[in-house]
Amino acid sequence: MKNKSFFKDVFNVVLLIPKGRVTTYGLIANYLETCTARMVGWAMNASHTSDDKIPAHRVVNRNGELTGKHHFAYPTLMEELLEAEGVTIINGKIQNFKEHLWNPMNELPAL
DNA sequence: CGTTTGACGGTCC
DNA sequence: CGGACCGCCAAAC
Repeated sequence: MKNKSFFKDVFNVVLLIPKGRVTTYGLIANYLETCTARMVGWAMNASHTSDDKIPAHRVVNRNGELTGKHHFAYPTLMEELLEAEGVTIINGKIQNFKEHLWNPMNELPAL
């Protein structure tokens, strides 16, 4: 294992998000429990500097809004990626959000 | 080492 | 409905 950065934990969880599912910053933060939603957002900001591809489009805020879409290559990329995975996006928000919601605390073993 | 910042969350008004 | 404010904590400057 390399240097265990705070980002690494966040990336790990994000990479574990199943295709067609989404999660929220707060859920990840709550799962890691050692960080806050802002830390997750901050980590995602570093995702583009990471060697790994982080499916950050699967991470939205607690409303299911694509708040971070402006950080992608272009603002609509996030929607396209999600819709390509079977997620319906309307007005920059995920439809049937709870049905697509993937809760790491529920799907992953306790930390 | 103090200050700013950040893709958030929740509460308040 | 949306603007304002606080908390949370690490990285960047």
